[in-house]
Amino acid sequence: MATIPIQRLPEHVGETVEVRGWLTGLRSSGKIAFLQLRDGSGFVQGVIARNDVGDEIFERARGLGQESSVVVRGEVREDARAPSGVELGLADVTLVAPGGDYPITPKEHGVDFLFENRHLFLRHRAPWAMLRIRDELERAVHDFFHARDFLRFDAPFFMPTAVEGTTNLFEIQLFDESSAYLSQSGQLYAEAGAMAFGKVYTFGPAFRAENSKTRRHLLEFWMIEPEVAYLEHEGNMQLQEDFVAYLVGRVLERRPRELEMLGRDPKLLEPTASGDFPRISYDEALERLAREGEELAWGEDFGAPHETILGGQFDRPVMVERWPTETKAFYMQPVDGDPSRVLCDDMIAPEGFGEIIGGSQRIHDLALLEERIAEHGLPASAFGWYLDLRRFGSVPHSGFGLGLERTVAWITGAKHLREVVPFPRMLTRMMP
RNA sequence: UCGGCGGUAGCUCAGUGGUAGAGCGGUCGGCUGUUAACCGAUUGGUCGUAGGUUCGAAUCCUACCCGCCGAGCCA
Repeated sequence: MATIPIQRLPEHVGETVEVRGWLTGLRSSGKIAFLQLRDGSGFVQGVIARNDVGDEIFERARGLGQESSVVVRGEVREDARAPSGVELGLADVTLVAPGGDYPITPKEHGVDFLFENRHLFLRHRAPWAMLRIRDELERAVHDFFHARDFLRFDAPFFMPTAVEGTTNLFEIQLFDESSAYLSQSGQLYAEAGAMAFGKVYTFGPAFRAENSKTRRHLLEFWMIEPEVAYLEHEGNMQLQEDFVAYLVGRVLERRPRELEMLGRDPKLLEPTASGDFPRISYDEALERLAREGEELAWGEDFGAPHETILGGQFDRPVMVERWPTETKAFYMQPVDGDPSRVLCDDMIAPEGFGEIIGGSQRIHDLALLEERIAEHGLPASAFGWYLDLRRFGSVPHSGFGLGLERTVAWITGAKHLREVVPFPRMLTRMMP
């Protein structure tokens, strides 16, 4: 008898099959029992009747505890009452191992309890659906860039110095008593990659030692950082739009069931998939905020509430471009004829997760870059190799970084970034 | 780091100075279409930790620990 993944049961209606999985719940009466089953690929209900299987099998099934591992045999039946359209008419149930005193009961639980038991909570529907969407997005990232002839380029995790200042870096002790930092961005290395391969992207973890406890922050998250030689600011923004539209389209196309399990309305995501993102300047953003009663002086950076207001004004991500030079990192290219602004943009997602992308055209002039490094008080010695990129055949180039978790959280409708990482690392959680 | 809120049964919570409670879960029994099923019984406690006030503290005071939400910063 064939073992069939639950996900594929609708293709086997009328057949008797074997399913290997776990029991997530059980309801029974004296003569009939309903077994909620999962196998990792999906969820299905099994029905077992005393009159069909006899007392021994029926009592064995009815005595199973939550999260018992089981192998069941039964006929796949179409049933309009079942959420997936099919159920299993069970003929036999075999216990592999008992579920024990499984802690996550089918009732409400607090956040701390659930994440204390994250290794078990992963089995449940909401984490299952969110992490499948995360997986879909990770695959979509690679598909998008490979279809455009980008090279995947792996940046190092240990860094000799900071990209944008040292305050938020984790310092690591090395063998010889010297130290290194955990990477907060692969960008500088991606720039070297772009000069070697033309178009590259990194996809790796980033570490930020920020003392912040909000739903938008993790100590460890994943970032995708494309970097393209000869690409300028406008092309960079177009690449960002194409990228995010593609990611959202992929989830709408391939994971509608998971969105539904999460109660996420796909209609809210459809405008994003069609592209055509609004682009506003920093100056226009200030005016929009002022109209909402949030007066900011020119040169001030936005806070989370400001991003929420701007994001809420559009049905798809909005790109805010050309920020004041002093609010941004040292490597950004000034606007032609206006050194007070740089060629950069932040992409703000709708519905409150704020910035999902930060991107810019990079300075390609050696003298200007040296000047900026000095102005920011960065150690010039550590940037020798980075300056070499401007010494030997420098070209205009641009790139951006997309935060994977914020993107997944926005698309899935998660309340907190910890929901979309298997084992989140936060100020208040390192275990499990 | 700062501000607000919280910590009582395995879980979610009620209890604001006078005998430690409920629902859920677990266990036992009943029920042939349940959807976080239902009905009955039963099980279950270092009230975050330490100290103090009081005849008496889960309750009031002090310190500390832990968590949640937010700010700043950022993706």
